Formats: sequence, structure tokens, C-alpha cells
Amino acid sequence: MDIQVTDFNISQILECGQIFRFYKIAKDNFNVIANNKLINIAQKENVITINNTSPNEFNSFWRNYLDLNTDYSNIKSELKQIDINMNNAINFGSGIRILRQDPFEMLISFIISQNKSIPHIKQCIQNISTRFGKIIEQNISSETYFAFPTLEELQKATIEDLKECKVGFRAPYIKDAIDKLSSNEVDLLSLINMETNEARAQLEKIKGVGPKIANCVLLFAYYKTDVFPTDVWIKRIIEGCYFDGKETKLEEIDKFAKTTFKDLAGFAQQYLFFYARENNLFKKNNKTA
DNA sequence: ATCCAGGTCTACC
DNA sequence: GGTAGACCTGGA
Repeated sequence: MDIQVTDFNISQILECGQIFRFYKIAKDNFNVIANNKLINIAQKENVITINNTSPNEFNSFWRNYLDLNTDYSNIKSELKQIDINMNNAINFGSGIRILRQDPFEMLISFIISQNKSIPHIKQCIQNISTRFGKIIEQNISSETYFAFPTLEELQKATIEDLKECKVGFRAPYIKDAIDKLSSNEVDLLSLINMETNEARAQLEKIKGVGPKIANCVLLFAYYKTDVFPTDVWIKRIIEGCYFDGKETKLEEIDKFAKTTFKDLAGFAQQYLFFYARENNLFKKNNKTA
């Protein structure tokens, strides 16, 4: 089915670092896995074509998942007023939207993400899905695709099993997450209605979850857009653009982002991350900066 | 080979 | 309370 879109670029949305379960088929054409479903999304100008869904399913799930109920024109114009850097970043990634993804999948995925490159993160998540997730029945490809496992499905995994999925030293962290969710020591459902700081404290009870990973989960699964996940890329671009290139503590960057971007910090982070990473800005030994 | 990648934990100050 | 070093793994 075809849908008219604005402020929407499927490549930017999938490649700005918020999602790991997508496969590029061709230019502006991707397979995406979410909600135990596999769809193909292709975009031509202001029309996206989604294969393997129905109008009913699109309206009940994908519309919200793709954040199509949010008007991005106001968000962008407000952020653009901040300065030339935000202006450049937004012009570069003007079709970015923040997906509304599954909390459990985001938690495990971002635990895996620490000190890893993005292709390797994707590989680990695929390994875990293939081993513990359900086969996606309504397939549109010759390959077999697997859904990300549920908590119940991952409860069967031992630390050894997880290590075989190549997650390395993160295996006990994943196990700790599964244990704390199973015992309800951490309740992902309850986070929806919590204040950002309170929700972050819950997530950080899990071993291997610090401020960066917690913020990613809060932004990408709970749409708490006042958080500002600071990874190496964000750290570099913020230091380069706003701290005269000087080494700056994470707490100070967080304070800066809160006062500068306020409730739109999460959006600002996505524009800056995509802008910095795609252009290799402020990387060590890089004169582009 | 050596270093680094969506960070966080641990050990020591 | 604050920081250096360690940490699985794989690719440059």
C-alpha cells in the first residue's frame, strides 16, 4: 500500500542509529522487522510503499511505529533557530523520525551496543533472534527472517548460549536484565508513566546499563524526547561545535543539551548523530573537523 | 600487528 | 567521588 509522507526519509530514519533490524535491498528500499512482522518499505519522493501489510495493520501499528502522527515541521524549525550547527544537521537529515520501538528489544539491543561497531551489533542481534526468536511466517523474501525474542523466549538462554551469539562480556549483562525483568524487580511497563529520571534509575538497576544505554532505551522505546544519549559521535560533535574542541565531561554535555535543546533534546541528538557519523565529523585524525 | 568500536564495571586513589 | 584499565569480538 502507498502512503503520502512529509518530513520523512526512510534511509535516514533507518540509518540514523536508532534501529538495528533492517536490511537494505536497494536505494531507498529496505526490509524492516518489528512486532513479529517483516515488511518492505520503499520510498519515492513523498510516497512510501509498504509491502506485506494491510490498511488495518498499518493504521493500528505501523503508522505509530513510524511516528507518522507527529508533525516534524515545528520540531525542525524550532531546533533550527538554535544555531548554524543545528541548522546544518537538520538540513542534512531532514527526513529523520524517531521510531517507536519495543522496550525489551531496545534494552537488550543497547546492552549489546556498548563498545561495539554498528555492523557487529546488528550481527549479534540477528544471532539472538535466529536462535531464540520465532520464524516470521508471512515472509516476502527467499531468506528466513526471525522476530526478536520475547522475554519468555530469552529466559531459556544461558550465559553460554548468549556467548555463542558473540555478545562477549555482555552475556552476563543480558542475563541480569532477563533475571530482573522476570522477577519484576524492573518492570518495563511501569516506565511508560514515569518521569524520565525515575525511569532511567529503574533501567540502571540492570548491570551493564549506564546513562547512555538507559537514555537510548528511554528515547527509542519510550519516546522520552527530553533525553540526550551521548555516545562517542555526539561527544565529538558537541565538543567540536560548542566547547571549542575541548575534552568535556559527559555530565557537562548533558547539562548543555538540556538547557539548549530542552524537550527536543532527543530529536537534536538524532540529527547531530546522523550528521556527524555520515560525514565522519570530528573523528580522531580527521582534518574535516 | 595494534587499535578501535553507540560504554560500563571494577579497582584503586 | 573521581578516574585509568579491562573487557569479547571482528574489522581496518
